[in-house]
Amino acid sequence: MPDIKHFDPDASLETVVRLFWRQGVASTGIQDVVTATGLNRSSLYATFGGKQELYLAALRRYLEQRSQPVFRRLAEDERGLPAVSEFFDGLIETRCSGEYARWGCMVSNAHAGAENSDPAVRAVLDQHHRELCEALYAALVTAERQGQLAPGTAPGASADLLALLAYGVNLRSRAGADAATLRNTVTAALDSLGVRAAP
Amino acid sequence: MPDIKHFDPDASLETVVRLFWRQGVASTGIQDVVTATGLNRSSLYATFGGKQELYLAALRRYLEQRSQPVFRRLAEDERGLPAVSEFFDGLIETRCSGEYARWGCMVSNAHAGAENSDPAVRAVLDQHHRELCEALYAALVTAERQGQLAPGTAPGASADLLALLAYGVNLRSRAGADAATLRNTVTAALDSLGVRAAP
DNA sequence: AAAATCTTGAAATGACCGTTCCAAGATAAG
DNA sequence: CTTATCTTGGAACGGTCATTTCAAGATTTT
Repeated sequence: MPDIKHFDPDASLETVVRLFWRQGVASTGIQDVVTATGLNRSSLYATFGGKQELYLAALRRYLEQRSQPVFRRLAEDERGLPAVSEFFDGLIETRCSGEYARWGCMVSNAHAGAENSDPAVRAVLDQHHRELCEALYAALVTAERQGQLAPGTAPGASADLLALLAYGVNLRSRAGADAATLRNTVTAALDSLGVRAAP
Repeated sequence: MPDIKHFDPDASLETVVRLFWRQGVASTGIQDVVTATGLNRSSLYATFGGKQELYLAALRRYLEQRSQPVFRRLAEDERGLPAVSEFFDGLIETRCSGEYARWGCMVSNAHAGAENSDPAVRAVLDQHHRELCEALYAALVTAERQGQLAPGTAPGASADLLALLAYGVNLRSRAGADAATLRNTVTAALDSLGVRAAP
């Protein structure tokens, strides 16, 4: 007998993701959300709860829709080092040009803000980090199996290293770092993992 | 003929640094500053100007008092790779234990927030990054001169890489990353730069 | 068509935001 | 000791914050 929603919660949440991603949660007011989504306050609160719950929903959506698909592609890629290289190319491309240029990574941004004192937020950050490391690890194990790694290179430690490097890329790109510079840096990192230059 | 200040502006600014460092500028109100410093609003505004100028002064103080001394020590260290290793050990120590544990780096944090849209803030971030890269570069050139680097390792690109790694350490430590894990990751990075393991 | 129930719009809530203002207090110079 | 000038305390400013409330509107079931 009830009325139905007159909007698409999923599309609204995607709008909210972009808002929080770009501006951060502390600098984004509910009024901003109301304006950007076109919803009004009642529908917003009835659908998502308060601001913190809304942010959490947006952060989880970011992880699921933006991060995990990329991680999955990396982990399942059978090429080894080229897959890792392509992962970073795509990362830098996304961070430095197009619609999301200079937005950084929503999860990386959350690391630096006051929002990470919420245990539920912290859990998303840890999950993101774990999954990133695991995907890199899978790709490096593949690379090792194909003899692409320099002797003495441990896939586990190298995966952690590349994960931290990705956070660095995310941070610096948000402050306007040059894409070419970032690419050079990443290339140097990958070269130091791989077997020494063939002619 | 005038009255003199009844407080030490430098000590007050140091208190403000810690406030903004820990909580971020967006989550810290002027009331928080008033409470923490013991100043009242009039003195605060007369001495430092508004909130944005206060934040900028605090950020610059952080760079000068916290970052640059460490950079200088690194750049002037004549040992090469051990100097770099010690730099990261100290970084992880500061980020994970003691008074500032889990605060991250104030400059790294500023990368991720909305405050970086201010050109003056952006300039501090760029200066920080440049000086960090230069210090690492100096240490790596020293290392190269002493034959500590693996053949084919370019000091410039490696310095950029280690700088991004430092940002990664800063971010993850703020979210509670384990010090031992961070140390392992950094060790792996440095090993990949150095000449292969001697017995 | 009527009843039931959810959604929606818009106003109102009290708390807090950054900032300003001004009278009262304190200090140094004449 | 008076005068000039800055500092200080504290109240007050308009605006915005997240959240709540409630009547009016819309939709499905009976």
